[in-house]
Amino acid sequence: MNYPEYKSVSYAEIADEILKFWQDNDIFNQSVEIREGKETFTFFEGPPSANGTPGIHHVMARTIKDIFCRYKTLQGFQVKRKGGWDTHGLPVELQVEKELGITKDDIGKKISVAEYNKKCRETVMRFTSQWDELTEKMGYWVDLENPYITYENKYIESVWYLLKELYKKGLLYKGYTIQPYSPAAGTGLSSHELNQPGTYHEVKDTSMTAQFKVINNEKSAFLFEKADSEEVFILAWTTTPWTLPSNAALTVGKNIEYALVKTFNPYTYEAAYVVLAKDLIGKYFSEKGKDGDFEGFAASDKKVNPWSILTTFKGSDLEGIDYEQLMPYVQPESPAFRVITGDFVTTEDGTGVVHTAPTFGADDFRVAQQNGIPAIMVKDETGKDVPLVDKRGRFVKEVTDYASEYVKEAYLTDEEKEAERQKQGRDKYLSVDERIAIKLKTENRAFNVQKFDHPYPHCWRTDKPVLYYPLDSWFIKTTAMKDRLAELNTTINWKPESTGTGRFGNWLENLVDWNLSRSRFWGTPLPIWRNDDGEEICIGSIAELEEGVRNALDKGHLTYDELTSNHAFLDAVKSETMDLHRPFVDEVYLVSATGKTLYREPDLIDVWFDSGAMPYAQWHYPFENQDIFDKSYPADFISEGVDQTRGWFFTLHAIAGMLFDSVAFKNVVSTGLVLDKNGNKMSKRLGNAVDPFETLKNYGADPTRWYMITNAQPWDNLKFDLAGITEVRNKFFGTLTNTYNFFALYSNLDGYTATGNIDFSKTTELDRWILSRLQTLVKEVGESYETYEPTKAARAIQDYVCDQLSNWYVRLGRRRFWNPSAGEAEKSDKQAAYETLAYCLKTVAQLMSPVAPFYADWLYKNLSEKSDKVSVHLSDFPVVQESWINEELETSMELAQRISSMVHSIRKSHRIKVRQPLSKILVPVLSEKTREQIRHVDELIKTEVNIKAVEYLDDASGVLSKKVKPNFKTLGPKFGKDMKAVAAAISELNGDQLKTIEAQGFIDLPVGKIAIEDVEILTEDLPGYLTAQDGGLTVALDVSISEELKNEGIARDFVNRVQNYRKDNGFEVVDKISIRLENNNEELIAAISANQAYISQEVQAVSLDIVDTLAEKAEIEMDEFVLLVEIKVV
RNA sequence: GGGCUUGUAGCUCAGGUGGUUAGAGCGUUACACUGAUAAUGUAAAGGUCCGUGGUUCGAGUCCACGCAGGCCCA
Repeated sequence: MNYPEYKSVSYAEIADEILKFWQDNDIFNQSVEIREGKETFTFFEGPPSANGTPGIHHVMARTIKDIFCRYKTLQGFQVKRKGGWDTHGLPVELQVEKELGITKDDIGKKISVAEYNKKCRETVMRFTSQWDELTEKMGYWVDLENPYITYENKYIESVWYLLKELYKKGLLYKGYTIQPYSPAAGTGLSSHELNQPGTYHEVKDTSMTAQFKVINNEKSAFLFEKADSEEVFILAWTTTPWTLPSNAALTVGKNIEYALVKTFNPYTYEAAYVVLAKDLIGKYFSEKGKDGDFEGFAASDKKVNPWSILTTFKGSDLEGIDYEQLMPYVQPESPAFRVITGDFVTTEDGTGVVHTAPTFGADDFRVAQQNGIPAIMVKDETGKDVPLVDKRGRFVKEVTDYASEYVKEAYLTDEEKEAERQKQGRDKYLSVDERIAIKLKTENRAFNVQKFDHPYPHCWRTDKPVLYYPLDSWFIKTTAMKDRLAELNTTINWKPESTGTGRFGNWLENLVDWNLSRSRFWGTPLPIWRNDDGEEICIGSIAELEEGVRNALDKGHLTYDELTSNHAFLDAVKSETMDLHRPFVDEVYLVSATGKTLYREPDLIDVWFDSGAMPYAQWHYPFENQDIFDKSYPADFISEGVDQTRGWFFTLHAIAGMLFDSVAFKNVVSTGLVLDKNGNKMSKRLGNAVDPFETLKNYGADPTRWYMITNAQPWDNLKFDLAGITEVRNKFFGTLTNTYNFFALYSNLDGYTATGNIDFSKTTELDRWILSRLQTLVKEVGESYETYEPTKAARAIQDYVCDQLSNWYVRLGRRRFWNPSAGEAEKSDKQAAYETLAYCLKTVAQLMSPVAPFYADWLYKNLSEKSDKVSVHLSDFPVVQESWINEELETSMELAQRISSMVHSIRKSHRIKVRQPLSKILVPVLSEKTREQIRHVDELIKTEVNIKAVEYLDDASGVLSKKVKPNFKTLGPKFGKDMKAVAAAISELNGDQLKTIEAQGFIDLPVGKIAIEDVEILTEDLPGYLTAQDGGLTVALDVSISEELKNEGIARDFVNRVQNYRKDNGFEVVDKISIRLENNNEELIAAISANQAYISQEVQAVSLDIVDTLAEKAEIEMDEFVLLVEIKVV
């Protein structure tokens, strides 16, 4: 026995077995090593955080990565894939805090920073063994032995190097961002701290809608024309009137519809022309006042404010309009007070116009920056720009009316409030907001003032309201390189394209500077040392730091503690126990050129910079491995979830573009989400998360991977349904395994071993066809992998295996395979069949191996001869044999398949079973070509549908009646509007006119000249026959059954019953039998006798005797009669 | 609210550049086949191609506006 046969297979067991084989033989490393010196194909692994356990979506993401790395390896590239771990960041800190039961406040008090970070370091790698297990079990090939780990000193050193390079280019700077800030606690708050339960309190604030006076110029002329007034106002709503002195712009929504409304100011009763979002008019005006009596209002009790819409327009029409500063305490340094557009504007509340104060709102800051609007700032004592509110929450002196007053009432103690009340000379203390409202009301600049209840965030330490406030931050000036980054992006091949041009492209266009600062503990420290005079040093390597320390020891004026701590650092470097994390780097003190002490800026950097730095840091570039780096940069291919667009994809791109003027990756596949079978997001909480380990164990890695790839395009969301894996397993893997088993069974019976060489002189049409189809498949699959379309590749393979190879080639060729009494001619035919099938199966194994690596290897190894590679993954991807492709033959076979299907269909509808032979089918052919194409395969058709002959009917036969249909595709351009008339004229053509077209290639009709290609000529039903039609092809079946045919049908029925009997009674395939038949039905016995030779051969009978009576008899049920037989093995 | 994306049979999905009769697999039902057999074949039922307008001789396909789901922002 040459080929292993399998009674039943478990795909999970196959995976285990092959995994062991890979491990024992080091196949992964071999697959890389045998390509040593070949062109490299570089893949970057996006590092997962080992902080959590892997989910089923990781199987999906990693399958995609694996497919292309394996494919490229087969193609001859050397594909190194270094694994990696993302280890820094907030989730790790939170995990640790949860486990220790502490809060951020406790760090440095209950627990030292050193201890805290030590705990983080331990926690983050906790689940690595689970990840490694998943990696192995799912068949993902990635180097787990030498992964990069972002917390290692070498990694951090590379990150520092990159930061220093940015610094040298002037792309790293200190600025500010608008962050939640607690004036009471004097500290910034992270968005995470703000999302703690209980931070949002319901508060009652003074909200007001202010009137911003439009300046009449070219841009705004359309408003003034409609208003026919000197004054037009834009209305903007705010719940923080104290930010109005800092207003610098008004933001509208580009696509929001606005209206110019004529009305009166409700406080001053002055006529007013105001602009606001059309949808929000109802919030400010009552339906009663619509198009009301303007004259009457001026004179009346002023109860119902009349209003009418003068005109409407889009927000984009307002863009660029200038307005007068509302509260001119402080003047900006460059032009401001302009209408701009922003995507955050809504018509939920307010007026659809956002009062924009760049110093006190994150959106405001961003949109102002994008539009070149300056922030309203003043200089402090040291000459530094500061906002109009100081760090304790009080107005600066330049805001004269409210100088030194707290902007929020909640910041005042009761005593302070009382003192203020007396100063104000009122019964009750009025907040800054309230007094601003009053002031603007009297100035005819307030359109609406009211108390407003809304949730507002509070500091969890002090329970006082937070402010959104400008805080120091370090930035990478990505905006300086925006155009170049966008340009480089156009050279990247994005799958799908829209993610690159749309989501990523738009993001680049609206880029703001990358805020690098994080006020945390566990992360890569910012390598900048600085003092209050603005002197600073950026460190780019450990050596530099060491040198800086020595320099500080020599020349600085350090305190005793500082000196001690610097010495400690040097000792740590020497003993290789140094750690570049906090608190150790914080305890390093440098000196400036002027001899002053420099302290490390306390910030950590955004963890995204860590992962974006992996192309360099994974190799400890530029300190080591320069040669490896050169060969493996940029990446040829990366893949992650589409949610990484603004994460990893961006950070990779930004660092590469800014420092290396290069892309970081040439091809990128962004994958969709894995949802549950109902399309809901998987979550552990809801209990609909699928366990990847269970799935792999129950279904096997290969069916799971195959299902994921064939079911949906990688970038579409996948509705993950276990039933789908079952389907794939039965349909595709089942069919393929069956086909292999069929091959193995008969080759073994025959003692046949495939040689791998196909002798084309011995092949049949069927062989050449399946080989041609195979080459077409190789071409298609290769092209699909090449263009990062794994779904197309896998679906094509599946179609080939199920429909072509199994259901057509094997089914039709079955009889060729095992024929124990074969003569010379049959033997060579048999050989051709074995070789062909083996070749197809082995090629399929290669084609599918990137997607189903275990099964493909199993199949390949089952079929392998000694000369083959030990693993499919060490083989070379098949090269298309163009000369084997025979399109004519493929077309012929398609006709055979269609004709067979049609005959089956006729038999079916007339209840004539396939075992009953029929005399002929008639196929009308209108061209010699079609006739030839069918003739090539008519033997196959005859066998497949059990008929004796295929006859062709052409014009000469005179029995064909033809039908004509218009060909709209060619007629369209010629006739256009007259199409209906032309179509009608064509369908009314008579037989003679058809002949004319066929003879001369065209015909002149009243509607115009119709060429032969403008019509489709079809044949109609043949009278007197049973016919079927399908897309222009007609088949007629002669259903008359002669005595001889009937007998043959009976004989075949009998064969069938005997075969069943053999099988039911457990006879071996090779057993010979003897048959004795009781002579009890004249008709049946006559039929059987007449086909005795045929029957004997089919059922392997050495004798078939008719006897009068049988002693031991078995019953064989024929259609309408029971035969009595005795069948014995001889 | 914005950007991107998806919407076709009960379910999962195909449907270059517009061409009149919209397909496949699974599922359902019926029948057949039976030395590949826990396989296979044939057929039937099953569609507002998300909706509304528009362009066109002709729209699942192009355009506009919506609706619903998803992702990322806000």
